[in-house]
Amino acid sequence: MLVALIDHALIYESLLGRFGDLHWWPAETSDEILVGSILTQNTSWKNVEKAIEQLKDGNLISLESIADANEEDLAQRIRISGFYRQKAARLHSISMEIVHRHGSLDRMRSIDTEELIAFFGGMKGIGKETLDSILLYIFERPVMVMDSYSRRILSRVSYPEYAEDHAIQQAALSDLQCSVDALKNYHACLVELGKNYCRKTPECAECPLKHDCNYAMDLSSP
DNA sequence: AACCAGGAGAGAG
DNA sequence: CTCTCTCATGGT
Repeated sequence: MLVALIDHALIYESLLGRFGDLHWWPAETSDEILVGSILTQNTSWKNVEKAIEQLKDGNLISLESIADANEEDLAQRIRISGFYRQKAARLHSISMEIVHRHGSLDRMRSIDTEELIAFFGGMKGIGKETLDSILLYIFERPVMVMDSYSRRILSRVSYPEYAEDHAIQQAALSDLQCSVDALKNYHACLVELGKNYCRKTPECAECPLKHDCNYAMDLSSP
């Protein structure tokens, strides 16, 4: 049986038609993107927004202010986002590292991608997905962010369950021609679709994409 | 009332 | 290397 893998460009075309430009990452500054990327780990964005408001109320949304902040104060302000002790400690240490080593995120914009990966990837609290989000949304490097929603959705419409993340991500770069704008909104749309339609249960066939893209799949045996 | 949320790290085998 | 446990609050 010959199964034609669906192009990321085709999937994105369908998603773009459905959601349009979602304008991700939703934040006012680069510092706020970084903070949000830590707070949203295994947590609903709704609660992250509340936590960020609490930080703003205490003038603690800049990395400089977070680096100088009291960790217990940070913890209480972000409490609603869950895992608050871990996240407070990590936000604090990450902010200190950035401010002390480079001054600010804006002063890091000309650094090579490989060097950024070595710097951020080595920090506690920054795993694969968070690192990729930082590279794409803060430093505008061509990267496909893989999260659980993307993995779930793509395995249903195109890629098999066992396909490795790295291979799928590389294919996306090729299919979307390393367009940072497309990659930003591609991830945004996958998350939006996942939140609204695609549940964890395997029997869930609500994914609209599966219907939209079915015409492109060649399931006929030769 | 179990299950999920825009994960990551540490430890075991 | 893969599996499992922990971190924790809030919504459905």
